[in-house]
Amino acid sequence: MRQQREKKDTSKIFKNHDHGICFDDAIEQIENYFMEKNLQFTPLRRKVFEILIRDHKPLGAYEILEALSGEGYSSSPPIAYRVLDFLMEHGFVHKIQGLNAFIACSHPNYSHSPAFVICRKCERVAEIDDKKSGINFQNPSIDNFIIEKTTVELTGVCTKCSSSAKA
Amino acid sequence: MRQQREKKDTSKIFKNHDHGICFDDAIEQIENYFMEKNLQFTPLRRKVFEILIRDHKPLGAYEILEALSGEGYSSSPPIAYRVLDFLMEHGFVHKIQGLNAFIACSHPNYSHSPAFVICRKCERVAEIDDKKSGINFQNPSIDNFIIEKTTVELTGVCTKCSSSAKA
DNA sequence: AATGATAGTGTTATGTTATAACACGTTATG
DNA sequence: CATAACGTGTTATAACATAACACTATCATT
Repeated sequence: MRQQREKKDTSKIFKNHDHGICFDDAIEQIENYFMEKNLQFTPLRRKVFEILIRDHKPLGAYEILEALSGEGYSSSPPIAYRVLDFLMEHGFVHKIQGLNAFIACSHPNYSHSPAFVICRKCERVAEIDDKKSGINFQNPSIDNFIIEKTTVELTGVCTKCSSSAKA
Repeated sequence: MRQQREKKDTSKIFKNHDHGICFDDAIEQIENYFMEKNLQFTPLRRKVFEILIRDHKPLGAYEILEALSGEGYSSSPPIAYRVLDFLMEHGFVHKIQGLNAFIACSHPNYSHSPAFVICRKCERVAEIDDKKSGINFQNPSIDNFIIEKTTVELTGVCTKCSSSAKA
Protein backbone atom coordinates (compact mmCIF):
# COMPACT_ATOMS: atom_id res chain seq x y z
CA MET A 1 0.00 0.00 0.00
CA ARG A 2 0.87 3.64 -0.42
CA GLN A 3 3.02 2.55 -3.30
CA GLN A 4 2.09 4.79 -6.20
CA ARG A 5 3.66 8.02 -7.24
CA GLU A 6 1.72 11.12 -8.00
CA LYS A 7 0.72 11.52 -11.63
CA LYS A 8 -0.43 14.38 -13.80
CA ASP A 9 -4.15 14.77 -13.96
CA THR A 10 -6.65 17.03 -15.63
CA SER A 11 -9.56 16.49 -13.29
CA LYS A 12 -10.84 19.36 -11.28
CA ILE A 13 -10.35 17.95 -7.85
CA PHE A 14 -6.86 16.58 -8.11
CA LYS A 15 -5.58 19.55 -9.92
CA ASN A 16 -2.16 20.31 -11.24
CA HIS A 17 -0.33 23.16 -9.68
CA ASP A 18 3.09 24.63 -9.35
CA HIS A 19 4.28 22.70 -6.38
CA GLY A 20 7.25 24.91 -5.77
CA ILE A 21 4.98 27.88 -5.20
CA CYS A 22 2.55 25.75 -3.21
CA PHE A 23 5.40 24.57 -1.01
CA ASP A 24 6.86 28.01 -0.44
CA ASP A 25 3.47 29.55 0.27
CA ALA A 26 2.65 26.89 2.79
CA ILE A 27 5.92 27.30 4.62
CA GLU A 28 5.48 31.04 4.69
CA GLN A 29 1.97 30.76 6.04
CA ILE A 30 2.93 28.43 8.83
CA GLU A 31 5.93 30.57 9.71
CA ASN A 32 3.74 33.64 9.97
CA TYR A 33 1.16 31.85 12.02
CA PHE A 34 3.72 30.56 14.49
CA MET A 35 5.27 33.99 14.72
CA GLU A 36 1.98 35.69 15.45
CA LYS A 37 0.96 33.10 18.02
CA ASN A 38 4.38 33.04 19.61
CA LEU A 39 4.82 29.36 18.96
CA GLN A 40 8.09 27.64 18.26
CA PHE A 41 8.57 26.50 14.70
CA THR A 42 11.40 24.23 15.73
CA PRO A 43 13.57 22.36 13.24
CA LEU A 44 11.73 19.14 14.00
CA ARG A 45 8.32 20.68 13.50
CA ARG A 46 9.47 22.33 10.34
CA LYS A 47 10.90 19.09 9.06
CA VAL A 48 7.70 17.17 9.70
CA PHE A 49 5.65 19.81 7.96
CA GLU A 50 8.07 19.90 5.04
CA ILE A 51 7.92 16.15 4.62
CA LEU A 52 4.15 16.30 4.47
CA ILE A 53 3.84 19.31 2.21
CA ARG A 54 6.58 18.01 -0.06
CA ASP A 55 4.89 14.69 -0.60
CA HIS A 56 1.54 16.34 -0.84
CA LYS A 57 -0.11 13.08 -0.01
CA PRO A 58 -1.07 11.28 3.17
CA LEU A 59 1.76 9.64 5.06
CA GLY A 60 1.53 7.23 7.94
CA ALA A 61 3.19 8.23 11.19
CA TYR A 62 5.77 5.53 10.72
CA GLU A 63 6.56 6.72 7.22
CA ILE A 64 7.18 10.17 8.60
CA LEU A 65 9.28 8.65 11.30
CA GLU A 66 11.37 6.88 8.73
CA ALA A 67 11.89 10.11 6.83
CA LEU A 68 12.87 11.80 10.07
CA SER A 69 15.41 9.19 10.98
CA GLY A 70 16.92 9.69 7.52
CA GLU A 71 17.44 13.28 8.57
CA GLY A 72 19.17 12.47 11.81
CA TYR A 73 16.19 12.59 14.13
CA SER A 74 15.09 9.91 16.51
CA SER A 75 12.76 7.31 15.07
CA SER A 76 10.80 6.66 18.24
CA PRO A 77 7.07 6.88 17.60
CA PRO A 78 6.36 9.64 20.11
CA ILE A 79 8.61 11.97 18.15
CA ALA A 80 6.28 11.86 15.18
CA TYR A 81 3.00 11.64 17.04
CA ARG A 82 3.74 14.61 19.25
CA VAL A 83 4.63 16.88 16.41
CA LEU A 84 1.67 15.67 14.36
CA ASP A 85 -0.67 16.33 17.26
CA PHE A 86 0.75 19.78 17.62
CA LEU A 87 0.44 20.62 13.93
CA MET A 88 -3.09 19.24 13.91
CA GLU A 89 -4.11 21.35 16.86
CA HIS A 90 -3.13 24.39 14.88
CA GLY A 91 -4.78 23.22 11.69
CA PHE A 92 -1.72 22.68 9.53
CA VAL A 93 -2.07 18.95 9.37
CA HIS A 94 -5.15 16.77 9.13
CA LYS A 95 -5.57 13.12 9.83
CA ILE A 96 -7.21 10.98 7.20
CA GLN A 97 -9.07 8.53 9.39
CA GLY A 98 -9.76 6.07 6.63
CA LEU A 99 -6.05 5.68 5.94
CA ASN A 100 -4.55 6.20 9.38
CA ALA A 101 -2.45 8.81 7.70
CA PHE A 102 -1.62 12.48 7.92
CA ILE A 103 -1.67 15.19 5.30
CA ALA A 104 -0.61 18.82 5.20
CA CYS A 105 -3.52 21.22 5.12
CA SER A 106 -4.28 22.78 1.75
CA HIS A 107 -6.42 25.58 3.12
CA PRO A 108 -4.80 26.69 6.33
CA ASN A 109 -6.44 30.10 6.18
CA TYR A 110 -10.04 29.05 6.15
CA SER A 111 -12.27 26.01 6.27
CA HIS A 112 -12.01 24.65 9.74
CA SER A 113 -14.21 21.82 8.54
CA PRO A 114 -12.09 20.16 5.94
CA ALA A 115 -13.46 17.44 3.71
CA PHE A 116 -11.37 14.94 1.81
CA VAL A 117 -11.82 13.10 -1.42
CA ILE A 118 -9.78 9.92 -1.42
CA CYS A 119 -9.06 7.73 -4.40
CA ARG A 120 -8.73 4.18 -3.15
CA LYS A 121 -6.62 3.20 -6.13
CA CYS A 122 -3.94 5.81 -6.41
CA GLU A 123 -4.44 6.93 -2.82
CA ARG A 124 -4.31 10.55 -3.80
CA VAL A 125 -6.26 12.79 -1.50
CA ALA A 126 -7.79 16.16 -2.27
CA GLU A 127 -8.94 18.55 0.39
CA ILE A 128 -12.06 20.33 -0.69
CA ASP A 129 -14.00 23.15 0.83
CA ASP A 130 -17.42 22.96 2.38
CA LYS A 131 -19.30 24.16 -0.63
CA LYS A 132 -17.85 21.61 -2.97
CA SER A 133 -18.51 18.82 -0.57
CA GLY A 134 -22.18 19.67 -0.44
CA ILE A 135 -21.90 20.02 3.29
CA ASN A 136 -23.27 22.77 5.35
CA PHE A 137 -22.61 22.51 9.03
CA GLN A 138 -22.74 26.25 9.46
CA ASN A 139 -26.43 26.31 10.22
CA PRO A 140 -26.76 22.79 11.38
CA SER A 141 -30.13 21.25 11.82
CA ILE A 142 -28.54 19.13 14.47
CA ASP A 143 -30.05 20.52 17.61
CA ASN A 144 -28.85 20.08 21.11
CA PHE A 145 -25.35 19.22 20.16
CA ILE A 146 -22.22 21.34 20.03
CA ILE A 147 -20.15 20.30 17.06
CA GLU A 148 -16.46 20.77 17.69
CA LYS A 149 -14.92 18.81 14.90
CA THR A 150 -16.12 17.29 11.66
CA THR A 151 -14.69 14.35 9.81
CA VAL A 152 -15.76 14.08 6.20
CA GLU A 153 -14.08 11.63 3.89
CA LEU A 154 -15.39 10.66 0.50
CA THR A 155 -13.77 7.52 -0.78
CA GLY A 156 -14.02 6.29 -4.33
CA VAL A 157 -12.18 6.31 -7.61
CA CYS A 158 -10.81 9.30 -9.44
CA THR A 159 -11.30 9.83 -13.16
CA LYS A 160 -7.78 8.89 -13.95
CA CYS A 161 -7.99 5.56 -12.17
CA SER A 162 -11.47 4.66 -13.34
CA SER A 163 -10.56 5.30 -16.98
CA SER A 164 -7.28 3.44 -16.86
CA ALA A 165 -8.46 0.15 -15.36
CA LYS A 166 -11.46 -2.03 -14.68
CA ALA A 167 -11.52 -3.19 -11.07
CA MET B 1 -12.29 5.16 27.91
CA ARG B 2 -15.61 3.72 26.89
CA GLN B 3 -16.49 3.62 30.53
CA GLN B 4 -19.87 5.28 30.87
CA ARG B 5 -23.29 3.71 30.79
CA GLU B 6 -26.13 5.00 28.70
CA LYS B 7 -28.33 7.57 30.38
CA LYS B 8 -31.75 8.97 29.79
CA ASP B 9 -31.83 12.06 27.66
CA THR B 10 -34.36 14.48 26.29
CA SER B 11 -32.38 15.84 23.37
CA LYS B 12 -33.57 15.21 19.88
CA ILE B 13 -30.56 13.41 18.56
CA PHE B 14 -29.90 11.00 21.35
CA LYS B 15 -33.50 10.17 21.79
CA ASN B 16 -35.17 7.88 24.20
CA HIS B 17 -36.88 4.86 22.80
CA ASP B 18 -38.25 1.51 23.76
CA HIS B 19 -35.13 -0.50 23.42
CA GLY B 20 -36.93 -3.79 23.58
CA ILE B 21 -38.89 -2.94 20.46
CA CYS B 22 -35.81 -1.45 18.82
CA PHE B 23 -33.90 -4.64 19.51
CA ASP B 24 -36.61 -6.95 18.25
CA ASP B 25 -37.17 -4.90 15.13
CA ALA B 26 -33.51 -4.87 14.30
CA ILE B 27 -33.19 -8.62 14.72
CA GLU B 28 -36.23 -9.18 12.57
CA GLN B 29 -34.92 -6.91 9.85
CA ILE B 30 -31.57 -8.59 9.68
CA GLU B 31 -33.17 -12.02 9.71
CA ASN B 32 -35.40 -11.09 6.82
CA TYR B 33 -32.53 -9.60 4.88
CA PHE B 34 -30.38 -12.68 5.32
CA MET B 35 -33.28 -14.91 4.35
CA GLU B 36 -33.96 -12.96 1.18
CA LYS B 37 -30.34 -12.83 0.17
CA ASN B 38 -29.77 -16.47 1.05
CA LEU B 39 -27.08 -15.61 3.56
CA GLN B 40 -26.34 -17.53 6.71
CA PHE B 41 -27.35 -15.81 9.90
CA THR B 42 -25.17 -18.11 11.95
CA PRO B 43 -25.16 -18.18 15.74
CA LEU B 44 -21.87 -16.28 15.79
CA ARG B 45 -23.11 -13.58 13.43
CA ARG B 46 -26.31 -13.30 15.36
CA LYS B 47 -24.43 -13.04 18.62
CA VAL B 48 -22.16 -10.28 17.36
CA PHE B 49 -25.10 -8.32 16.05
CA GLU B 50 -26.99 -8.84 19.30
CA ILE B 51 -24.07 -7.61 21.34
CA LEU B 52 -23.91 -4.45 19.27
CA ILE B 53 -27.61 -3.74 19.11
CA ARG B 54 -28.03 -4.54 22.77
CA ASP B 55 -25.39 -2.08 23.86
CA HIS B 56 -26.55 0.43 21.33
CA LYS B 57 -23.20 2.12 21.46
CA PRO B 58 -19.89 1.72 19.71
CA LEU B 59 -17.79 -1.21 20.85
CA GLY B 60 -14.19 -1.94 19.99
CA ALA B 61 -13.43 -5.23 18.28
CA TYR B 62 -11.71 -6.49 21.39
CA GLU B 63 -14.67 -5.61 23.55
CA ILE B 64 -16.87 -7.63 21.26
CA LEU B 65 -14.33 -10.39 21.40
CA GLU B 66 -14.45 -10.38 25.16
CA ALA B 67 -18.22 -10.57 25.10
CA LEU B 68 -17.99 -13.46 22.66
CA SER B 69 -15.58 -15.41 24.76
CA GLY B 70 -17.99 -15.00 27.65
CA GLU B 71 -20.49 -16.81 25.47
CA GLY B 72 -18.24 -19.72 24.69
CA TYR B 73 -16.77 -18.48 21.44
CA SER B 74 -13.14 -18.16 20.56
CA SER B 75 -11.52 -14.90 21.50
CA SER B 76 -9.07 -14.76 18.62
CA PRO B 77 -9.22 -11.40 16.88
CA PRO B 78 -10.11 -12.75 13.43
CA ILE B 79 -13.33 -14.16 14.82
CA ALA B 80 -14.64 -10.70 15.55
CA TYR B 81 -13.12 -8.89 12.60
CA ARG B 82 -14.46 -11.35 10.06
CA VAL B 83 -17.99 -11.15 11.33
CA LEU B 84 -17.81 -7.38 11.62
CA ASP B 85 -16.56 -7.10 8.05
CA PHE B 86 -19.38 -9.29 6.90
CA LEU B 87 -22.03 -7.32 8.75
CA MET B 88 -20.55 -4.06 7.49
CA GLU B 89 -20.63 -5.27 3.89
CA HIS B 90 -24.32 -5.76 4.26
CA GLY B 91 -24.89 -2.49 6.04
CA PHE B 92 -25.93 -3.75 9.46
CA VAL B 93 -22.85 -2.49 11.22
CA HIS B 94 -20.85 0.68 10.74
CA LYS B 95 -17.39 1.53 11.85
CA ILE B 96 -16.86 4.76 13.75
CA GLN B 97 -13.45 5.74 12.46
CA GLY B 98 -12.82 8.30 15.14
CA LEU B 99 -13.23 5.69 17.86
CA ASN B 100 -11.95 2.54 16.17
CA ALA B 101 -15.27 1.08 17.15
CA PHE B 102 -18.29 -0.58 15.64
CA ILE B 103 -21.95 0.16 16.01
CA ALA B 104 -25.14 -1.52 14.88
CA CYS B 105 -26.90 0.35 12.11
CA SER B 106 -29.95 2.35 13.14
CA HIS B 107 -31.33 2.75 9.65
CA PRO B 108 -30.68 -0.51 7.85
CA ASN B 109 -33.43 0.12 5.34
CA TYR B 110 -32.20 3.37 3.87
CA SER B 111 -29.40 5.86 4.09
CA HIS B 112 -26.40 4.24 2.51
CA SER B 113 -24.47 7.31 3.55
CA PRO B 114 -24.71 7.27 7.30
CA ALA B 115 -23.52 10.18 9.38
CA PHE B 116 -22.69 10.03 13.06
CA VAL B 117 -22.88 12.47 15.90
CA ILE B 118 -20.43 11.54 18.62
CA CYS B 119 -20.30 12.98 22.10
CA ARG B 120 -16.69 12.91 23.20
CA LYS B 121 -17.69 12.92 26.85
CA CYS B 122 -20.28 10.20 27.22
CA GLU B 123 -19.20 8.55 23.98
CA ARG B 124 -22.76 8.07 22.89
CA VAL B 125 -23.20 8.00 19.17
CA ALA B 126 -26.29 8.85 17.16
CA GLU B 127 -26.71 7.88 13.56
CA ILE B 128 -28.46 10.60 11.65
CA ASP B 129 -29.80 10.75 8.16
CA ASP B 130 -28.49 12.86 5.32
CA LYS B 131 -30.96 15.65 5.71
CA LYS B 132 -30.23 16.23 9.36
CA SER B 133 -26.53 16.22 8.78
CA GLY B 134 -26.83 19.02 6.24
CA ILE B 135 -25.10 16.84 3.74
CA ASN B 136 -26.14 16.32 0.21
CA PHE B 137 -23.96 13.98 -1.76
CA GLN B 138 -26.82 13.02 -4.02
CA ASN B 139 -26.09 15.73 -6.56
CA PRO B 140 -22.48 16.19 -5.76
CA SER B 141 -20.61 19.12 -7.08
CA ILE B 142 -17.56 16.94 -6.93
CA ASP B 143 -16.84 16.33 -10.56
CA ASN B 144 -14.66 13.69 -11.99
CA PHE B 145 -14.84 11.42 -9.04
CA ILE B 146 -16.96 8.39 -8.32
CA ILE B 147 -17.93 8.39 -4.67
CA GLU B 148 -18.32 4.89 -3.32
CA LYS B 149 -18.38 5.47 0.38
CA THR B 150 -18.79 8.44 2.67
CA THR B 151 -17.51 8.87 6.18
CA VAL B 152 -19.16 11.64 8.14
CA GLU B 153 -18.54 11.97 11.84
CA LEU B 154 -19.46 15.03 13.87
CA THR B 155 -17.70 15.09 17.19
CA GLY B 156 -18.57 17.39 20.04
CA VAL B 157 -20.54 17.51 23.23
CA CYS B 158 -24.18 16.61 23.71
CA THR B 159 -26.59 18.77 25.65
CA LYS B 160 -26.58 16.47 28.61
CA CYS B 161 -22.82 16.55 28.97
CA SER B 162 -22.37 20.22 28.28
CA SER B 163 -24.96 21.17 30.90
CA SER B 164 -23.65 18.83 33.56
CA ALA B 165 -19.98 19.81 33.55
CA LYS B 166 -17.48 22.49 32.61
CA ALA B 167 -14.58 20.96 30.67
C1' DA C 1 -21.57 -43.13 -1.46
C1' DA C 2 -17.23 -40.67 -3.27
C1' DT C 3 -15.57 -36.21 -5.02
C1' DG C 4 -14.64 -31.71 -4.76
C1' DA C 5 -16.05 -26.81 -4.02
C1' DT C 6 -17.49 -23.38 -0.76
C1' DA C 7 -18.37 -21.29 3.53
C1' DG C 8 -17.79 -20.70 8.37
C1' DT C 9 -15.05 -20.99 12.36
C1' DG C 10 -10.73 -21.90 14.98
C1' DT C 11 -5.66 -21.11 15.73
C1' DT C 12 -1.08 -19.16 15.57
C1' DA C 13 1.70 -15.71 14.57
C1' DT C 14 2.68 -11.25 13.26
C1' DG C 15 2.01 -6.60 11.50
C1' DT C 16 0.50 -1.87 12.24
C1' DT C 17 -0.86 2.10 14.81
C1' DA C 18 -0.64 4.73 19.05
C1' DT C 19 0.37 6.08 23.90
C1' DA C 20 2.26 6.05 28.79
C1' DA C 21 5.87 7.26 31.62
C1' DC C 22 9.97 9.03 32.60
C1' DA C 23 14.76 11.45 31.57
C1' DC C 24 17.26 15.36 30.15
C1' DG C 25 18.53 19.79 28.40
C1' DT C 26 17.22 24.57 27.18
C1' DT C 27 14.87 28.73 27.73
C1' DA C 28 11.92 32.05 30.12
C1' DT C 29 10.52 34.02 34.47
C1' DG C 30 10.38 35.29 39.15
C1' DC D 1 19.82 30.85 40.73
C1' DA D 2 15.47 28.46 41.47
C1' DT D 3 11.93 26.66 39.11
C1' DA D 4 8.54 26.15 35.74
C1' DA D 5 7.45 25.26 30.99
C1' DC D 6 8.64 23.32 26.84
C1' DG D 7 10.79 20.38 23.39
C1' DT D 8 13.03 16.22 22.42
C1' DG D 9 14.82 11.52 23.44
C1' DT D 10 14.07 6.71 25.25
C1' DT D 11 11.90 2.49 26.74
C1' DA D 12 8.23 -0.19 27.07
C1' DT D 13 3.74 -1.48 26.11
C1' DA D 14 -1.05 -0.96 24.69
C1' DA D 15 -4.53 -1.12 21.18
C1' DC D 16 -6.00 -2.28 16.69
C1' DA D 17 -5.86 -5.34 12.66
C1' DT D 18 -4.59 -9.03 9.26
C1' DA D 19 -2.08 -13.12 7.03
C1' DA D 20 -1.94 -17.82 6.57
C1' DC D 21 -3.31 -22.13 7.40
C1' DA D 22 -6.31 -26.08 9.63
C1' DC D 23 -10.65 -28.31 10.33
C1' DT D 24 -15.44 -29.23 9.73
C1' DA D 25 -20.00 -29.09 7.68
C1' DT D 26 -22.77 -28.46 3.81
C1' DC D 27 -24.02 -29.13 -0.72
C1' DA D 28 -23.88 -30.12 -5.71
C1' DT D 29 -22.31 -33.40 -8.94
C1' DT D 30 -20.93 -37.74 -10.25
